Amino acid sequence: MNKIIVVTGPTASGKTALAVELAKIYNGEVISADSMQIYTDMDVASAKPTPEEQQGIPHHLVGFLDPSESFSVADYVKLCDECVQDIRSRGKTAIICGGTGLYINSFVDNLEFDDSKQDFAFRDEMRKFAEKHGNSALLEKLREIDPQTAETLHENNVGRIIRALEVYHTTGHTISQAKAMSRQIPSPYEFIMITLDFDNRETLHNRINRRVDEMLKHGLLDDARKCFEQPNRPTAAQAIGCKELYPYFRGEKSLEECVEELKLRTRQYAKRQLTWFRRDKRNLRLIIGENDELSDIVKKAVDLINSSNAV
RNA sequence: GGCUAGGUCGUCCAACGGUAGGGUAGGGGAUUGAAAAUCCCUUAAUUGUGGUUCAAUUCCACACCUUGCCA
Repeated sequence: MNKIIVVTGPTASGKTALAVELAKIYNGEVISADSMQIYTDMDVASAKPTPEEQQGIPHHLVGFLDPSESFSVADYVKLCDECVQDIRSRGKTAIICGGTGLYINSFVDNLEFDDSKQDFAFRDEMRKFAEKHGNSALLEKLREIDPQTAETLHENNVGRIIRALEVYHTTGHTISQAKAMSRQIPSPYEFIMITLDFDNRETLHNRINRRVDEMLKHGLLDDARKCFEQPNRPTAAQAIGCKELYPYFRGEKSLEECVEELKLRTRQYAKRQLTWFRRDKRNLRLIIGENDELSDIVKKAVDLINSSNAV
């Protein structure tokens, strides 16, 4: 397969199983596109593919980074490209599989991130400014230098506003300019992008609820407790499946309450993922029916790939 | 059965007798260096039947349902 196959979908939609089947069919290897599976811990919480699930198919960008490290899209795009080149140099098909839309789109669109550094002191300064003068004053600050971006941001979205100001502060050009510059060279690769979705939302919700229960049986609490006891995790602290259980460890809430919260947060995350994937019209939707087996889904995926290649 | 306090969006809680409002869930959207994060928008309700009144979620009566206490 000359093209790169991309498998996306909301959490618990069965991406991993599909990617492995496609790897068998197309002589492929899997590259994970997941902001949490990159870390060396949280095996259960991040639903890392187990050796049994991997079925001998090589998986890349899984479990290679210490949770005390921070990570960014720019890092991902770079590492993913290295993996793709490696896989293709060996004559195999690259299959990107994951639910982190930002990572996937940044790679597919070949976004170029220059080496503008982060300035944490500046961020603090801006945050204090916003606390003192209000969010709208902060947004006005941005409007003066980059009205285009200011127009797209709500004043409560302080994090984004500060980032936009930070880019200007550290590089001298606005984030609008940076965005335009980042898109100058299209990707050298061709992609077939498949997005998993369900015929109705309830099917997905049921799968999520069931999967959380499964995770609990497979040691989710141990994962979460390790996170709880190791507070220094810049990116990894956000993982769903860990932070929701902290109130239980602190004795503030019952386990049942925390598990319900965890399921809720997972459902909401899945909804956000669907919104992200819907936006990109290149995504070919693969609708999973309530009674579809893995073999049915694989067949639908192969059909999508064939019809896409025929065009 | 008696007493008691209630019945308002799916759920939790508001509304001097005068436009039924908010939290949360659900739905939709945004997304360029922390993205499993962050932010925005939004659907949706007065238990029923009478009565008082220009006007009833609000006052009165009855019915039904629920809390708690007593039997």
